[in-house]
Amino acid sequence: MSIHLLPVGRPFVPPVPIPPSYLLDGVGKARLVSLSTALPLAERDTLEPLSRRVSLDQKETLFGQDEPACSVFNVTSGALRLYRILPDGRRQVTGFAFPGDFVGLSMLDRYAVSADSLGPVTACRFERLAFRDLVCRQPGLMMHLHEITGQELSRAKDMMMLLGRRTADERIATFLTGLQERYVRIGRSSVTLELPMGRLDIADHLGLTIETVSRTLSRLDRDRCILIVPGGVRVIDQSRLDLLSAH
Amino acid sequence: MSIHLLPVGRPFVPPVPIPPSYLLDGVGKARLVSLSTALPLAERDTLEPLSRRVSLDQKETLFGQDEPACSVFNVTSGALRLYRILPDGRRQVTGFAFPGDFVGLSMLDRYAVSADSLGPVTACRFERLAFRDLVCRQPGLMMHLHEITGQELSRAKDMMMLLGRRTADERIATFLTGLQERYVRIGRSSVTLELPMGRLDIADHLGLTIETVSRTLSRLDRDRCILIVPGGVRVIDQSRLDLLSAH
DNA sequence: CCCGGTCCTTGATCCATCGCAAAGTCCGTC
DNA sequence: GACGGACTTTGCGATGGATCAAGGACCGGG
Repeated sequence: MSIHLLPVGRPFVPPVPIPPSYLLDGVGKARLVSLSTALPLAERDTLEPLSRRVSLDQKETLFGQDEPACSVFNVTSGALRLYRILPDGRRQVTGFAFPGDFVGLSMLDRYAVSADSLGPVTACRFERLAFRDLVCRQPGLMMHLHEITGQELSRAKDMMMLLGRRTADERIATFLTGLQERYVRIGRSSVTLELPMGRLDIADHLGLTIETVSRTLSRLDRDRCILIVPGGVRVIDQSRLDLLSAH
Repeated sequence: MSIHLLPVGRPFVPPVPIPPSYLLDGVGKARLVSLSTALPLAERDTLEPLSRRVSLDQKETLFGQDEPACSVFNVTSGALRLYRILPDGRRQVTGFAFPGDFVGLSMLDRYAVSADSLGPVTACRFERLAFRDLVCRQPGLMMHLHEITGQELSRAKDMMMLLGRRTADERIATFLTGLQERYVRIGRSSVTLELPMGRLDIADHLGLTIETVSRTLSRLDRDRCILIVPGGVRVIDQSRLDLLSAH
């Protein structure tokens, strides 16, 4: 797990062109926009000059739901929590954003969710209108971004199925395997699955209570399916987890 | 409840215009593509020549989940049910498509859901690749379609909140007021709210069982909040419904 | 007008998950 | 190295919605 913490280093070195959170592409060139979603290099190069760095400390707000959406973001390091809250305080965490993920890509006038940082986060900020104009001029790029939004929509439908029809065990298992896959895609796969979010965040993501999340994880641990370790879990019985999360 | 059946004649003349699937725009011209989502006329005119009519009978399948997505559709009349099914038969109805709604707009390689008709349906079919090419050449149009997808994504997040955190009463109330709004937007608003889908569809949409849906509707009826009528409901106490569905 | 099928409603009971309360753990700070 | 605060775990009892089991309403066809 300590490997993952390495690139974060000093969180903020302002004006220098190559701060710690720049990711490297295959050629070793520093990149501000890190697109695990596999935007072609040419498109990344188009976007890059438009961006400004943003750094967030732990638990800082990036933007709030219904605020005028004046920026689009691409996460560089750390993780964001995306959520909505009802007037009475009930919360639904709609998702988490990891390095490479875009946030606010649907470019509506107002943000559909609130976003804050789980730990220290760096991201690229794009001024929405400029982003929009640029993208408008590059149909290929726009198609790619549209496709990314389409994938997010498909995942939203996975979530509906999960929230509407699956049991607590299945929700937890699906959550864990889903995280695994995301980590693999951003090259962070490892024996231990890091859980940068707390139990309450998981509960509010999966439509459960914190107690049910805790109990379910404990049971999976007791059954030697996973091993609860500080900061995450280690998957012991992958096939059982896959079975539970099968869809 | 039997009282309610007395005074209500035949309130739901099936909303089939003649010729059934063409909608009229302000000028009275017949249109194949009916875009309640307010695509500018110019953009509709661009799309129209690409489309082919599709007609479905009751309960016919338009496409199945994971099938290669070779078409994009725009519903003209009737309503579609969009859903996913787990291997063991549990179903999540992710939504319903009404006249003006696009289906398959995210243009992934495979359909993210299955779609079938609740009653007779007509729609415009666009060959996906041609649609894609055309749209690529019209950045403004593509932005609009992207925005529509963004709105769908936002509604998907509403659904997550609903499925993850709201009570059965609230789910039903939210479902009803949501339908009201959609009907208003397509100019179908009326005292009685037509429910073209069965109780089981509502249950599978809201993450409930058919019994809970039936009981909840019955209770709202008993409490004089709504009136259950054949084919739909009449809203009696709008403010209570709005209160329950408040977000 | 009756028959059979499908859908809807209602009652009785069950159970997965919730809600509350009390420890327990971790971690940073003084 | 002990204190405080935030988070997590666990036990126990409560409950909203599920499940099981009858009926009832509606509808099309013969």
